[in-house]
Amino acid sequence: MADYKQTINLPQTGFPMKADLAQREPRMLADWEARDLYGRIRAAARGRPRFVLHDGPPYANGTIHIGHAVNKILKDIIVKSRSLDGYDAPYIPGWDCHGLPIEHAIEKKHGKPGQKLDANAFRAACRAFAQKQVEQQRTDFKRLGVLGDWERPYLTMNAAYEAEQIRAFGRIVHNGHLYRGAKPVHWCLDCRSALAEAEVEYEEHTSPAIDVEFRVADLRDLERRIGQPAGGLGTTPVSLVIWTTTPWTLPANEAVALRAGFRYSLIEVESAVGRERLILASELREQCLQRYGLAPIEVIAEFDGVALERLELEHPFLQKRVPVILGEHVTLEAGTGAVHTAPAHGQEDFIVGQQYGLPVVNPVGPDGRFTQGTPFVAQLRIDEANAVIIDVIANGHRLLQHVPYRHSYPHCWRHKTPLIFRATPQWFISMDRKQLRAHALRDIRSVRWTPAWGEQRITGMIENRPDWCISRQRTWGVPITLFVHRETGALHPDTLALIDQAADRIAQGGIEAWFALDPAELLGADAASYEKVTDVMDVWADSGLSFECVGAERPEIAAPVDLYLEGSDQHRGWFHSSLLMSEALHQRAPYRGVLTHGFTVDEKGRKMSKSLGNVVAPQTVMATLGADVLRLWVASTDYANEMGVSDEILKRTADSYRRMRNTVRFLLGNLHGFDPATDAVPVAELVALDAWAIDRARALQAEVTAAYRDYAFHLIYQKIHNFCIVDLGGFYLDVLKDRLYTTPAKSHARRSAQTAMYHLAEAMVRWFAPILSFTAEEIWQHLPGPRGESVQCELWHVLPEVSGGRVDWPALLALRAAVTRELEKLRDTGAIGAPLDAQVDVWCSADQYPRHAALGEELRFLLITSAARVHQGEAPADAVAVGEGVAIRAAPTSAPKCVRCWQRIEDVGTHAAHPELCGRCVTNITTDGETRRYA
RNA sequence: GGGUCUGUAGCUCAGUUAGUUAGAGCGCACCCCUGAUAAGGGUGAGGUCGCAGGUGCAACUCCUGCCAGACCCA
Repeated sequence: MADYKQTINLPQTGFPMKADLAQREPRMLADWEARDLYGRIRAAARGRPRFVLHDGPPYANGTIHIGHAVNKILKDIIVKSRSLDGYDAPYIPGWDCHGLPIEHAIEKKHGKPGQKLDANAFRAACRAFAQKQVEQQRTDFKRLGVLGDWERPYLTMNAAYEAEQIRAFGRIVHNGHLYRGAKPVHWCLDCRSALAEAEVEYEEHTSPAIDVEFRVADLRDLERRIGQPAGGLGTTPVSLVIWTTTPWTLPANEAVALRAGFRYSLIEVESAVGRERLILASELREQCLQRYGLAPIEVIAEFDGVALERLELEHPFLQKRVPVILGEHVTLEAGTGAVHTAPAHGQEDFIVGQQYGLPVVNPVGPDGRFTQGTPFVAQLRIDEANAVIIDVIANGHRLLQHVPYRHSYPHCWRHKTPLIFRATPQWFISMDRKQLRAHALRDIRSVRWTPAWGEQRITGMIENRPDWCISRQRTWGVPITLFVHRETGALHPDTLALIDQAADRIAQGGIEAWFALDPAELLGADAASYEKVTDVMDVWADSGLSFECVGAERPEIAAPVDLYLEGSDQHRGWFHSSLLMSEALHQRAPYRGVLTHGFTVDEKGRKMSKSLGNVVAPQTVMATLGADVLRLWVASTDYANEMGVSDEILKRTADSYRRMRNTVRFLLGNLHGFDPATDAVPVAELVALDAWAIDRARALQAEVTAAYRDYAFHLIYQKIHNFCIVDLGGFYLDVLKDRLYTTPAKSHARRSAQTAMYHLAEAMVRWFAPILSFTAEEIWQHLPGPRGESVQCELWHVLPEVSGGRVDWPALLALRAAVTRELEKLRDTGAIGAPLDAQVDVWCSADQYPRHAALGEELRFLLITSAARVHQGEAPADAVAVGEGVAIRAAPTSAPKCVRCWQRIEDVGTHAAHPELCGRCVTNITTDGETRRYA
């Protein structure tokens, strides 16, 4: 009996069942690096059409989190799948290296520039810090299995990049997009400097809250607007009332904002100075009058805020008139429904002011004192000015109320003192002077957005955004290399040439070269009358110009590129800044396609946060389940929405990973001893079932490759997983076992099966490769036959075209499913255990008979029963109908069991030399093997 | 508060232009096998399609509102 076991061909492979990814992956990575796998892929792909995914640079700060992993893995899947699809798909990773977070990291250690370190030493520290962050992140990115030009990434702090950025900036200036304006920023009086949003803390603060009257300048105009008869309002003064907690900003008032759609009332009251009329939001009218201690005598009129647009008002204490404007920021939550607007002292005021072309006049100096010549409050500090201004307003009888008011107010994170908004000179890229907005909107339409709603999203943002303020009063950034006339504020007439000269110096010495530059070196005698700008650029300008800066150095990935791929927040960020920069330079989009993915959330759909304790660290996943499981999770999740991760989700992912791995392992184990060059069976001679398997794989491959082209990775995962379980494990491979194990190793029957399995494996390893990159490489090493050194250098496997064949597989699969159900019933009663304990009879109508009888004797192999007989004619009463004209009966068989193939066949024992074997096995151990045509 | 989205079994996903009883795989339960064996095969139970209205002969699908969640803005 043991002798016969040795005549069985069992699977043999060195491909282990246990993946041990956490240990195996790092070794494989070291091997890839040693062999310069990325370089070899490039060499293999040379000359193919190019597919360029341009990497969005992550910020060089901190260890990578799961969101980084998602992003890089998606990019890697795309790059690798395009390579298999016949493209040359280079991937050059980048990092965003300038900016505030890095400055802050250095400040924490060394203090602000000028304290312990001078600005140059500070920048050097920033550079060193960023470099270290890049290296740390690079290690983790590589560990994910992401292939790319990791030795030559682009860093926005490379001197060549910085210089190219300056040159691009010069072209933007040349194209007329740049202008100098003013903009309110958070300003700390103690720092005497602007603060970034990240440096602002909100704390409780008590301010003087006042209600102030702005007199309507022309009552006749008001009458016309609100439908009153001419002269009907007489001469009684009418005031629009505003409420503010920053009286010191009133000298900079340029308008009063109402909201279109809100109702306003004109109310007559009797105040300390006599009869007057007030305009208040209708909804707030009662509560306001109560606050002022005034009783309404009469509501004269009610009207929409829109009626007063551009009505002129008298400033409450300055000799000037200001307009009524309309703004969406006006609310009914507090105040009067009319908002004092000082563009120099408020963000919203500034934005709405831009729309109305209001002047931005800032009378407050860097020390918080009013400038010389400001009426009433010259030289006073703003806190002192508050009291003076309130007095002036009260004396002019424009003050309705004055109370202390406690509210949340921005404070400096260092000094813990209240901040102010203060307009400062800044550099802007205009959205409209040179049609930047219009051009961007035009070109958004021809970009392929994935998912499609990305188009609406970025369109809305471009439509509504204000001009881009690109200047920052910071140390660690690419300088705005301009010279401005000290008196006129005009740019130097040779500005474009000067920018190029600055770029040349920066190409040599990095941005430090600009800060170290003595203007006389470039300007000569003009140096005395021109000021060197030391502002740096917004970091969004750095990364927004990456297509230009990287493309200049690496023409193989020059814009416009095929794809940008980032998280959905980048509609506001990199997609946005890149689009504007590209339009400003070339009047076209930098990308042909944009793909966005959602953010990672926990299994309940909530964002990841330390406080919720639901953070999944990629490093932990890689160290336990392995990078391939993490990659499989990324592929299996629909990235269009939020991407859920949790222990359970990853566990499920690891389960399906194992299943797919074992399916391939079975293929490899049964390919033992198979040399495709000499052992493959010609397509025309394949056993019908094997041809079916190849055909099924062909159909699936068409779907898989199409899904890769559509970036629909979660469908690929579903399809491949289902294929492994349903088609292979649940059917084909299960049926195949008998043939593989019991027919002679070199027989046609077994070689046919191996030929099909070989093609399945060759196809599947490539389907896996973009996603399960480590596992695919491991499979690659265990596949038979000569092969290239990495699956990543390959193209999709060409599956042979098999002739349609005469077998009606859907009908037989349905029959098989019905038989399986019947067998289960027998198993439940204890009548059988294994399916081979059973025999099956099938009765068919005349038209059903041919397709069910097509396999003849071999039907039992398909059903994995010891016998299967197909009859034409009426079914007996105890047969179970399983469809139109088909009925079956399954029953235990009492035939003796062959010790070799385990089938129960009557002829066991009839062969004198092999009394324990069936006739089929005797044939298989004494001849070239039995003949199989169908299964 | 505004913009762009999302919500189908415990989990991951399908579900055509509205048209039979809403599907798959995993997981789970139970059974079998012991020649893929820390594997493999089978059967089964799981769903008020977020909730509430509305328009249709007919709604997971279209409309409105609400709830929950994500990103971006304020």
